[in-house]
Amino acid sequence: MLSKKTKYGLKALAFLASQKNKQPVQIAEISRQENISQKFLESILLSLRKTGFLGSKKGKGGGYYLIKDPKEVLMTDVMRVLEGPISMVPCVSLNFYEKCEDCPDEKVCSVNKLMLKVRDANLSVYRNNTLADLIN
Amino acid sequence: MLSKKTKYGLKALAFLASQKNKQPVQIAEISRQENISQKFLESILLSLRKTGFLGSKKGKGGGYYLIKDPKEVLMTDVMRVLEGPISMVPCVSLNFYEKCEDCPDEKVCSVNKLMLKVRDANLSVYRNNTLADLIN
DNA sequence: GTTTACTCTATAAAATCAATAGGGTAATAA
DNA sequence: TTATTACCCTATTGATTTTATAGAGTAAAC
Repeated sequence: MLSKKTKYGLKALAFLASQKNKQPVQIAEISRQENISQKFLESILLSLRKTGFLGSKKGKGGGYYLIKDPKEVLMTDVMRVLEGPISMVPCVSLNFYEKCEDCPDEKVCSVNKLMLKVRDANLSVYRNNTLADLIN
Repeated sequence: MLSKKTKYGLKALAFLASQKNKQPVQIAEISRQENISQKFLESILLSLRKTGFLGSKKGKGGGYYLIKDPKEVLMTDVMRVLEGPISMVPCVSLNFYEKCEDCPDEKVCSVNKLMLKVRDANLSVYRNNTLADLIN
């Protein structure tokens, strides 16, 4: 299941990407438009700023804005920041690899084998979609 | 992330599928061979029996065994029983559909749009893999 | 008829994660 | 300088997952 954090983060990014001008948008407005708890959204936007997707401006007329062109924002990067690993098990993860403690040899592990295919399928979707593809 | 229940269930199924003869295998043996807590495994095997994947035999020489040929066991069915919905959001689920309460129109929802592609990618993996593909 | 092993229910603790709420600080523009 | 708004920190609630344990029952094999 997709976490609400990811869901809200995607919606917020898509909302910012669909803005005509590049003016900052206030948290409160995104929260209103997208039906997201303002406080929760606040922490999500903060993490998107810290990871280089968003810029922010304080004070009156401030808010959040996209730093890059939506066409340049790959879903792989967004998903890894919001949701974490794309793999369903750490032993097939590219960016978050970890050995399974209960598995003697992952080369002959049935779970590993299946999840490798799942990971590749998901990766190919995320690699072939950008933020621009999310907005119509 | 894949739950341990699913992971253990897959390993147990694969273990049973890799048995040369069709003799029942005791819970205790699967538990030992695959490093799974016996009681936890017991409940998983029970649910796999109730959903028609496994048969069981009581008494001495009893245990669990596969009902179908591994080639006939689709991963879509296994995953839905063990892990639940394949979709990451209910609004794109084929078997567990539910409307999002926070989303006015899913036809223009960016999350819906992306997750539909993810679902299709995952489905195509699960549909094209059987239990037989997990072993060796 | 005794043993073996599955069946079923219930409980509960520990851990982790999701989601929200509240309060205060710092920067910016007018 | 004042209002606005992002920034930051902490705490709490609730749900879910995972694991462990216990006990009593049932069916089959030998």
